[in-house]
Amino acid sequence: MSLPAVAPPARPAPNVVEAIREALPRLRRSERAVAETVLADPRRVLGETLAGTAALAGVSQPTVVRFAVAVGCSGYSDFRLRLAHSLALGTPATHSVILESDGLEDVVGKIFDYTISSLDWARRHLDPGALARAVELLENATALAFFGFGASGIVAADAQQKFPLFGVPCTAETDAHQQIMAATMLRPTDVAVAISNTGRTRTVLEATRLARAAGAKVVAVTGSDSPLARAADVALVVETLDNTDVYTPTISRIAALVVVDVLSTAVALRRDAGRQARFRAMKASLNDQREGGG
Amino acid sequence: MSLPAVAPPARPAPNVVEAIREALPRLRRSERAVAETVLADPRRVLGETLAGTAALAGVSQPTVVRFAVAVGCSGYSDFRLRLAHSLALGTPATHSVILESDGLEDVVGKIFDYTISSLDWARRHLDPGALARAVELLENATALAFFGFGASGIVAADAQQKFPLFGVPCTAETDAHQQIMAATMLRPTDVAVAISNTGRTRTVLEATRLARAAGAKVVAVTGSDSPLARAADVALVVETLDNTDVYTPTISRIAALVVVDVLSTAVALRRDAGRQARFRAMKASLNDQREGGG
DNA sequence: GGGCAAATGTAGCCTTGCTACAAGAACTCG
DNA sequence: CGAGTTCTTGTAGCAAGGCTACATTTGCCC
Repeated sequence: MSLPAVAPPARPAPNVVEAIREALPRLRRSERAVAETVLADPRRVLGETLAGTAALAGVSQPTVVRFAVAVGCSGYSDFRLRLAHSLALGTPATHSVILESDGLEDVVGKIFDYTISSLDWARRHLDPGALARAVELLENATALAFFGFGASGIVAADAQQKFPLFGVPCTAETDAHQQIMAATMLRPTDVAVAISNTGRTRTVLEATRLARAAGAKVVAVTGSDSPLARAADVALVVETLDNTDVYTPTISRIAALVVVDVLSTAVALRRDAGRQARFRAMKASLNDQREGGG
Repeated sequence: MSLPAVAPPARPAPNVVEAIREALPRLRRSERAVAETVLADPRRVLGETLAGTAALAGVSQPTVVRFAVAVGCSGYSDFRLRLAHSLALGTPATHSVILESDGLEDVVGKIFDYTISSLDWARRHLDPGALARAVELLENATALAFFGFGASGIVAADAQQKFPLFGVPCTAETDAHQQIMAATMLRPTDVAVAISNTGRTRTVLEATRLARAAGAKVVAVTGSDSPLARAADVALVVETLDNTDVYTPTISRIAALVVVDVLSTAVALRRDAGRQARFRAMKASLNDQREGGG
């Protein structure tokens, strides 16, 4: 007699903290009190029972339940479970601001938390359609050129090293002049990958235009719906959490690296599948050359 | 009247799945049945109630409770919470093996899961003492030299770009001859950072010895207790999950990047406010290189 | 083979989360 | 400006779920 309850959604488990923030304006006053209690110290709430949370927020128990339902959970138990899930993916960004007074342990914790939660965010905000189109382009390319400056240049260099997976010659240009020259020289069957977190780096934009003028396709890897995203054939928007803190490392490059991992792996899988198909076809052809029966 | 229950440990929340695996041999027979049920499909169990899990494993409810206690939880509720936490950090590696038959969505999910869980693993296996010693060395350095090949070369190049945070001149050598030359030329007040996941790259090892012979200190960033770790003054062992799958991207470089983030941020925090001002000015100058919004 | 200890299941208690209902606040419309 | 209505919030009781004391069974050792 174990009805599967409301099994938590398999993959796109929405971050409950995010959901609370988003739902905040449309909540009733006392429900908002609960929301603020949770946001103020999620970890504390996680250890509390329904009655405890109610006391903490200064409201009645049913109000807490109503709050849980309002933010998309099926009840308080489900809420707690999802909260645990969300907290595991790093404390929300606002808590990860690095302070002058932080010890080394704090820095380690905050940076890892921040990186992990940003990766989770990036994953959930990736457009599967765009990704599929990008893989499609890369798979059919005769050569790949990666463009990027600074941190994005690192991503470009890393992508270039993955040429065994991409299966075609790869170059990475991290110099302005080289980018312009390489973009101009692209063949129509080549694909350029323009990497820029801001999506406003002038030279990368220019290289994108030149590449398209040369007839090549361009995949953009960028942090927001930017000029670069609009200038490319396919835009992979790799959203990361806001980065207002001076000390906070540039998470964008890590998310971009992981996206490149996804692209290279997906392309390799497809190529292998293709190769296997061709291999099977070849074997079949070979069999036709032989006389029947073992 | 809300006794804080057994509040889940603040930071070093041990992965419960890992804990189960580790505890498996010393469990009683029926408890082991529960363990195997959980390991077989953790997500399923997460949705189940105590009675449900007991039924699933074919044992009584108290046995499930005893199992939970045996793996370090305070009860079934706590167990569920921790399981949610662990599952959020990515399905255990064994489930992340990428198959030929995987669709794009699967590849995205598996690579992100794998990356996130590996980062979590790396964080929990970092030696805080070694990290502190590394920060100490870097903080007092007059110049930094990063050495690495291949994927580790990417990490070195990334680290070099963080010189504004490190506050001293930084170089990154990814060429064998350059590494040897640079290592030989180091001053005793300089610090070298040798990066190698295997910890057995010959040239990096040689550069480490030369650097130390020149009187410089060497910090090693490596994936295991390797020759490089032993040859250096401080060894930062960045453990990542086993990587047996051909398709699985090299997670080690991402973990190493995050460790470099930690190092650079920790060093920057220790430095004076004057440098911060210059750092902000630099960021402002960078913005001038970008095209206006919209 | 008998006794002892460890292991597992049974039964009941108590906490906890959920829901029907009622009281109160706020807003609206005459 | 007041009465009606709706929306919001708290009270009380219920059902379920997790926990524990105890009894039974299994396995081991002498």
